Amino acid sequence: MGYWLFKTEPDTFGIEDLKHRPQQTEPWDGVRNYQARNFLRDSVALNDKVFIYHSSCKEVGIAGVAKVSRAGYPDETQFNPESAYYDPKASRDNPRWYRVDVTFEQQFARVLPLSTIKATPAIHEIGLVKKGHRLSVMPVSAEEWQILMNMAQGKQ
DNA sequence: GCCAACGTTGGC
DNA sequence: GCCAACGTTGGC
Repeated sequence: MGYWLFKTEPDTFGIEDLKHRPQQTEPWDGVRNYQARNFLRDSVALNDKVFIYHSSCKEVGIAGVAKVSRAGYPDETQFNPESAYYDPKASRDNPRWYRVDVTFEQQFARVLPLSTIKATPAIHEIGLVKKGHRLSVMPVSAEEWQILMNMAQGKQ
């Protein structure tokens, strides 16, 4: 099974919003970065686990967990001229952007802060802390996943 | 709001 | 293909 971290701005869409969606499920769309797109299209698989990370907000950090309920398929918003994510260079024959569906699994009692993650030596290799920290979709190793889950659930 | 660290664009 | 200019991200 694969592990991932997806970034989102909770003022727009956060773990609370996901929890209250019908079926607690939502397409993860609007990703417009090629490296992140490649992950969504090629690597993120059904039933993979996803950390939901809140950025650009009061409590920056990992807010909870979702799972992938549908693997990569074309992001509908690229075809919609009304959408903020519209891409005139994309076509249905040749889609440029992809999305997956995610389903809510759990919200942590407290957001696991970025500052705590940064202060954890075992986690120094994670993309959040290293180069590429601007990626909105990034892989997490099984070890990192376990460490972060334990920290988030207070089982240090 | 600042600004560093990227990513993208476009002229050549 | 280079690289300067520009745009975006995201922590603080």
